[in-house]
Amino acid sequence: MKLHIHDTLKREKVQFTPNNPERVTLYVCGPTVYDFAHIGNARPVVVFDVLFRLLRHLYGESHVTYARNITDVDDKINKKAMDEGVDISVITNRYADIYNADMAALGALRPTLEPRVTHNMDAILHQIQALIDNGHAYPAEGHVLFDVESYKAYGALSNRSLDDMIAGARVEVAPYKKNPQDFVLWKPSKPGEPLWASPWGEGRPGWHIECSAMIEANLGLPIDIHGGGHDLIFPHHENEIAQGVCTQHGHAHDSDAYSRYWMHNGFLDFGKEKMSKSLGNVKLVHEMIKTTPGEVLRLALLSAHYRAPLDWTDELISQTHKRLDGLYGALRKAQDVPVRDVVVPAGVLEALCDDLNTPQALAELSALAKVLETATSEAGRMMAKADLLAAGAALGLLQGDPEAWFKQGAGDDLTAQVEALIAARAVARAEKNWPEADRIRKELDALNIEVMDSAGGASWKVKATN
RNA sequence: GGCCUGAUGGCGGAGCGGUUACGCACCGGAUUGCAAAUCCGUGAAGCCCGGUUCGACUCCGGGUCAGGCCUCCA
Repeated sequence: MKLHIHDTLKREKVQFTPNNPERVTLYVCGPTVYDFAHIGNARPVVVFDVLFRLLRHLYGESHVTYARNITDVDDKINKKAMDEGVDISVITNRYADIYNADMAALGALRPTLEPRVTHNMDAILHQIQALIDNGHAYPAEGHVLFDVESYKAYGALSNRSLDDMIAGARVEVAPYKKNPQDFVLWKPSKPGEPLWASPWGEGRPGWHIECSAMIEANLGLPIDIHGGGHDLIFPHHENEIAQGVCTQHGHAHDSDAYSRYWMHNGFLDFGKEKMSKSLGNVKLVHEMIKTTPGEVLRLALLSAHYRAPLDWTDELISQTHKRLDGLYGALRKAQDVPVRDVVVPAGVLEALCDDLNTPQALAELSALAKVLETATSEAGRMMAKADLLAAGAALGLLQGDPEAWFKQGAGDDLTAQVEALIAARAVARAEKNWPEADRIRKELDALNIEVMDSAGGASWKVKATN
């Protein structure tokens, strides 16, 4: 099965061929750890988690290296540390841990590598020096700046020319810049801010250099796929390319010398009101998973194609919850069915290999659930269940215990209470005491529990609240 | 101003030049002590105006609308 992906740089869907199938490399821009992650931050995590799973499936688990950085040097981190009167590491460790826990709740696998800026300062200094040596950067007043005019292909990713950028520049130009579009590789720290020694004075790295330096140091150039949100195309990824290409000798105009493919996910839409801190409507993953299963959020994030905008609404979440109930419902009824060979069904694999067409893959999932529901023979049920589980695994879904799925949110006390009521109701039903059976059903209903009778006895679930 | 997306049934959301997307909801039927779940089935679409074509939701042109980026941002 050939993987095809939409390459932002080429602006078309292309066949993916790794530089080295024995070592496929993927890098995704990760969080700046100074606060909780919101649901928009989670989209690239989940999308590229699906890609990570797919690549591992195609090339073998040990042949894929996925790096997602943790930015632990930043103004906002400094401010928070200052406010709390602690070292920045207190802030960054705290929010990195929360981030990883939250993303795990969304079913995202841990990346192979999670490089941090503070652990890669040597690599950053090394790359800056190489850029200066290659004539692509220059020191000025304690800064080191990248000279954009030295890189002819600058603007290729975001499809804009240097002239356009200069014409449309809205930023105040620092006097020490040769060109208004030159960007910072190294800058002096303000008093009280963390700083590192460098040949150009004490200071800290600019925003873009960390990624290209960590990629070079941790993955090696060029990497296969670089991913991130749409908004990062310019200036972040554009500048990364400039740095990553120019740090190497002999490749000065070859964009592929840095990353061979570029993938960018679209944004979540939140209706008329843009999600922002000032409006107080930021949807934090940390909060959402308290009331909504992470798997529902994951499925919702995958319900639209990753490049398309996705309207994030309560309606979407409730629809998604019901859909997941349906899938787990099929598995619940097949709990007695043993599973042996688990192979990702062709339809799902085809969908994912077509530029991660998750809506199509999800449609396949629904079809497989129906096959499982309608299969009559034991062999048929076994195969259907295996298919559904394998398809789910490819998407990072349906790996939980179906029984537990429907009892989420029910503590031990409630569970015991429910079991007792159901036992009492079973007695009433055996005696055909329908008024009593219905009375107990109502009692359970008041507890937000739904009972489902079947030949083999009653099962129950916590009713969805969203 | 520059660059770039998108506009599909009640809602979410894909593929496709001519045949059912799929999910959620709705309606009819089966099943059920009641109900849920499930199954069977029906209904429901392609922003506007041109063009290409035997035929367009799908291709081309124009328009309208919405959104994103150009500054920290998934």
